[in-house]
Amino acid sequence: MKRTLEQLCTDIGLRMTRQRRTIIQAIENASDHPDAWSIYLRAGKADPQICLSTVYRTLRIFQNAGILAGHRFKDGLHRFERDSDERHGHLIDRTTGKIIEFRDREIERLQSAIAEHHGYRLVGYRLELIATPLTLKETAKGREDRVG
Amino acid sequence: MKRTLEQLCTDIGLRMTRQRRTIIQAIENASDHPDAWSIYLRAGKADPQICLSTVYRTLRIFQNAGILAGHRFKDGLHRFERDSDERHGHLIDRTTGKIIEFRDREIERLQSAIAEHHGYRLVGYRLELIATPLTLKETAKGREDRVG
DNA sequence: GTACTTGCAAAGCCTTTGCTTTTCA
DNA sequence: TGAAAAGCAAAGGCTTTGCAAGTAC
Repeated sequence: MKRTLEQLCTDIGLRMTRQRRTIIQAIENASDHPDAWSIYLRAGKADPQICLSTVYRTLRIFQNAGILAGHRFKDGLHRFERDSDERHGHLIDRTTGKIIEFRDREIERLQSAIAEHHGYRLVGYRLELIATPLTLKETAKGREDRVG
Repeated sequence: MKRTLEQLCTDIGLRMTRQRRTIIQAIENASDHPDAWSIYLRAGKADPQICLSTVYRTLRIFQNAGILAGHRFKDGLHRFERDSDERHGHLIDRTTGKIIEFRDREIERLQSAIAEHHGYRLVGYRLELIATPLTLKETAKGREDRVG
């Protein structure tokens, strides 16, 4: 069964403090990709004492330990999410900023092939699809492959 | 025939100053994805007077105008490149940081399909493959792939 | 001539760090 | 109790901005 963040932490010898538990809670409860400030705010509800630099430090430690994955979308903020293996893409709604996660094996297969073609072995990827909602008309018309 | 950056600028009513010409030169000559500081250094060789904030301002204006494409790789810096249509991926050598551009229609086709599956129309994408060089053994094992 | 641009310096924003105090194991 | 972590404030790195002076059109 899947290990909790807390388990992963102690696994690698990190001390489990009140603050870390709070931060972990905030992350496990998140369904989005929060940045340090959001996590600070969310954690602050459970523990108003918590300090922003603790949040930053903790996130960085988790990221270096491979427990958390860090992203940078266009806004430039460090954003975090639970899965540390970079094995999914993000579909970004350009009109609202909403982010949908997806995974597609076929794309991953092609990616590996491309990397190999260039003499590399794929170890991770970042895929962001920037998209706008389909209009009713487009939806009705059905698929017409295009980029742009 | 393809328009030069300078033409694109005047097209949209931007004044063509010495500094802008210098910055444009630096960008057109670049084969990589320079950040503001690199562009400042390169432009500085042609015009030592040029000011970093002018570089920043100019890049931002160009980006907003859709003349330049901005990226954020893991280092978090704003990086720029000429093509403003986001129609290619970046293969990133994790060991050296080297960036190789590529384009693959099949992946793009899949991307469109995924977007549509979620009710969206793809308007652009960002694809970064993080990879490590193949070892000799792996290369031999693999098929007749050439190293690009 | 006038509106747009630059240079400069200062401020801003996000993030990291030094140091002392606190806490965990 | 010793080492790791937190809190706080200050510094750091990259980027933006206000304003006076300069320049393209």
